[in-house]
Amino acid sequence: MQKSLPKTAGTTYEAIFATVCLIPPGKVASYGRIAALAGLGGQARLVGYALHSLRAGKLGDEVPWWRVINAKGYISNAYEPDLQQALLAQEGVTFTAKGQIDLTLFLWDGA
DNA sequence: CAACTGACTGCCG
DNA sequence: CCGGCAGCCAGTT
Repeated sequence: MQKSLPKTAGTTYEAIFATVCLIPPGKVASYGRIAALAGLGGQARLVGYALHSLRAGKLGDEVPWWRVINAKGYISNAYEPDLQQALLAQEGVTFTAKGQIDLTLFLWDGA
């Protein structure tokens, strides 16, 4: 799948979820990266908002939302950051003492 | 119906 | 090098 997605709300969210599902295990992707791949152009906020709605819908069981972090390599999750870190650690992702992820090693390029 | 806030990012000072 | 402001879309009050 590439881009050229309609601007309808529901479809936009679907594109975001689909892109998040494409993130390989043991890797992480920034909101901006997901937004770009989803065809949002760089609206990272929409990605965060989509995931918010996603979590609220309990779809977190189907979408690896925990593999999505901010551009600084930190977890921005406002709900369960500890849970997200635990899930990432389970995937094999390591954190620094400050809880930052080594983007040079785990940042998904979008392959 | 109109305004504010929010799981972000990039540029300017 | 580090802190602050503005811009985007969608959902909620």
